[in-house]
Amino acid sequence: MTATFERPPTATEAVITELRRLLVTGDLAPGSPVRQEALAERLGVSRVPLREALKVLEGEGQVQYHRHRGYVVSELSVDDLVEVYRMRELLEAEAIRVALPRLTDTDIDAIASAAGDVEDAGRRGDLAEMTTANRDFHFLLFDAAAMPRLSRTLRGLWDATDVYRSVYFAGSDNRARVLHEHAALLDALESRDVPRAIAMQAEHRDHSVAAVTTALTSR
Amino acid sequence: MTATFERPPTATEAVITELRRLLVTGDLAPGSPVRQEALAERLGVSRVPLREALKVLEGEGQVQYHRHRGYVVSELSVDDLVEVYRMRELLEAEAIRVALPRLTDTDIDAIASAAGDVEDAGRRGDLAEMTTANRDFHFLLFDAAAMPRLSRTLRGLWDATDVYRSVYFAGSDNRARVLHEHAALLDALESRDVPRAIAMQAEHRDHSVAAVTTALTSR
DNA sequence: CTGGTGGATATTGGATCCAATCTGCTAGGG
DNA sequence: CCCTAGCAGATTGGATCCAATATCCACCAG
Repeated sequence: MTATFERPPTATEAVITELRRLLVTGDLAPGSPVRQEALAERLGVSRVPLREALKVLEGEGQVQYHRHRGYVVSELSVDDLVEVYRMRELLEAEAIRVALPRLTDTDIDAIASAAGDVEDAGRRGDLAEMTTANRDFHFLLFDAAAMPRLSRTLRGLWDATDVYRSVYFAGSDNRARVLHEHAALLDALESRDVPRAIAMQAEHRDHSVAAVTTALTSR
Repeated sequence: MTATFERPPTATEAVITELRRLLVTGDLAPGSPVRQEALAERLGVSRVPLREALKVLEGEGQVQYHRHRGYVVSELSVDDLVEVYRMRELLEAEAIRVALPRLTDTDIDAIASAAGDVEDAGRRGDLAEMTTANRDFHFLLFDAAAMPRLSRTLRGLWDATDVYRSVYFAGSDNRARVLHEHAALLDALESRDVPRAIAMQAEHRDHSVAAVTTALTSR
């Protein structure tokens, strides 16, 4: 029997995954309170695993907690956004500095393949898939630094703006630019050019922060 | 009635606080499994708030979780330590860059007062109090950057090495140096000298990383 | 009209109980 | 002697139930 079973994760883990999805789709909208009873029933679990999941998301800053008042989906202020991107700037540069010299050709192939996935998803107009493929593309690079804490922190920072980032891929001009920038970054990786790779990543990031800012201010 | 009531926190919050204490005192030793039933009873609560608290600590990397096998107190490898301090280097520099120009005289007074607390605790030989006062001293500065995510991330990084840092204050030569370095940092703050403040903080940090490394390798 | 008081209701916090899973031991076969 | 199967105990995962707290609104006094 070689079939690889999808092990049934614990309810808590399943809930965490599902809550993340509800957050990025906006099904749990920023600012809205989390009614545990209703949400637990909707997910088909009791409140216990839901509360554990919420504690995890609280740690990531995705929801905020007030004693005896429960959880509220975090809203991102412009200040928050600036802070998130500034931290990304510092930490992504470090990740690239460490990762690039360690990248094997196999790694680069995998990253190139992820770039292809982004392109395919874009062609199909599948925004959700494009978002996750885009994330895979970047984190294949970051993770190559073999700095787990750094990766985890970066994931948290990306998560914080995921809700708003989807609007970025909605614009077809943005989609085209993303593909172009991915190609440029890949090129810098292949030539093992650290400063250029950092610059490319920075440019890429700056474009998205601009889009997210407008999405945030015009509501 | 001007007395400020100590509001009874929720059991979960109380447990989080207590677990942190158990972690820094080494009462929960790195590598040891967390037996929920016994620990809950010891803390006088049921397993529910304990599990929520553990999820929080898991998010901070203080404990590790494996499905159906429970939680284990994290052990810090030398690689982890290097990573933690590299991230601190990047993020603390940023915090100081942002905070220093915003520091009011009142802020500086508060920081100076915290430095005095460290000194007092050191004179009394109260290592636990010295650790917390030292932390207050540094985070009064970091928090002045008004970047809550950055502060939170930094706290997590400090927490990760707290267990091992206590050995640092155990050496009387180290204690003397800490006081000296705090004074130098304060001086840089008063003259609003950003590069010097960053350099002082770096030097200060490097001394502690050296101590923690030896504490870690010689076990 | 304003401000405060009391109580009804909704919601969260926590304890207990049972189910699911893992671990370690024992026994049997090769 | 070693390896595997399977059972028993220990431990975690989750559901349900009750207690504690907050919120909201009606009501009353000033």
